[in-house]
Amino acid sequence: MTTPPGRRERKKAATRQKIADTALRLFLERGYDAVGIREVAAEADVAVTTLFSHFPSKEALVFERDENFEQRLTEAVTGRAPRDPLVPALRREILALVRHCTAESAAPVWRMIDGSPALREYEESMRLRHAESLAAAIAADPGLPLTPTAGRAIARFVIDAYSLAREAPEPEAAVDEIFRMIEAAWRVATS
Amino acid sequence: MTTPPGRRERKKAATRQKIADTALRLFLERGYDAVGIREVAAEADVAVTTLFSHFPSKEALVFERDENFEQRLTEAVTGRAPRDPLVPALRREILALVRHCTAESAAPVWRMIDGSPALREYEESMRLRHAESLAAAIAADPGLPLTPTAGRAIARFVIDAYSLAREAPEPEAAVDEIFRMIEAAWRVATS
DNA sequence: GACCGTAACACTAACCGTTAGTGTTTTGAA
DNA sequence: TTCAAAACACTAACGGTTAGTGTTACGGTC
Repeated sequence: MTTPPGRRERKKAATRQKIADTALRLFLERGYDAVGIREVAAEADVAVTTLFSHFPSKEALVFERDENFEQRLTEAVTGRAPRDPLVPALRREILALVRHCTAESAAPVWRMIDGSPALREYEESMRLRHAESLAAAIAADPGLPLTPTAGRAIARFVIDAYSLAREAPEPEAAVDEIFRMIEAAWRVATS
Repeated sequence: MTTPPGRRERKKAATRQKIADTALRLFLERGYDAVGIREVAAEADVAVTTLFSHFPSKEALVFERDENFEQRLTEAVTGRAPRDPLVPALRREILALVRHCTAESAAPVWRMIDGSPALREYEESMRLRHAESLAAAIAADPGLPLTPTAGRAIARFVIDAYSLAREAPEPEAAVDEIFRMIEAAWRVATS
């Protein structure tokens, strides 16, 4: 924390990165279900237990780069300018996130995710956790005249917008459409 | 279908029921995580493979009685009177479902579910499948002037209402509150 | 009433993700 | 230099799940 990260932490990060890279490469080459954990560990030249000390599950290897999703959403709430309205701020952030994951370069990974039930399930369960964090961030803003239930509902709706838009034929238009609905829901909740 | 179900089907149903009852009893007695599949099978006096031919997973043993959830929701859409508005019909059905699962008699089961991450995850993933069925039922109604995206969003919001209300301190009030928001979202989607 | 195809069921043995237990090396700090 | 912590490795196992291979029991058919 005081000094530039020491050798130990760099090594740890390197090991973690090597595991993630190896896993993603193998998964894309031969399919997520066809590659076992023991194989990933062997190819990355670490022990299985080491792999699991860096990642909590096999699925987490795939979503490693998605980790700032939660942070970006909560920061869209906590870090917005005073009197900046909540829903438009969330709309902007969701739009950016959708653009990011529908970009051409990310296509193979998302195709793999959509092709594996285990990965889809993991993603949705992860998004629910994100919805809970978002709900907490919303509840923590004293300037918002929302009941706890309404705040949780808005958080869920926002996550729904992301999930639905990602799979829609025109993702950006879907974000617009769903956020118009969320905006209306917001108005009656705060009236 | 033509004759009263034959002996074979009765036996099959009896085996299935015995497995489910045994499992639920053991889970409630000693905790979901503390009871293994091999143990359930032994206590129900069937082979492990037989158990898995009746239920797709360990979690499914717990939600066996919840199977009409999906059907009740889709029927609330397809079976409503002509010109009966959609959202209030869904609200009535969700309210009934929430009442049902927050009833006193169901408390131990739901306490067990809330206490096990695996079960919670399974439930949420199941609810998402239900949302997709509901979205299909909504999309199939030609009297509804909804875009596909708006229909899917409404379906998700309705499932969110159930999940959030089930955990809210006052479940019925939460249903009311969230459905006011859904009603507003519906109005802008159909305007 | 005998016969046959099918579907339920059983059994073994394994696969796979995951973890506990135990020890060894590396590394930052005192 | 020394020490405690943390990363890492290894073995062995656990629990859910499935493939493979039979073995019954049943319902419809002749």
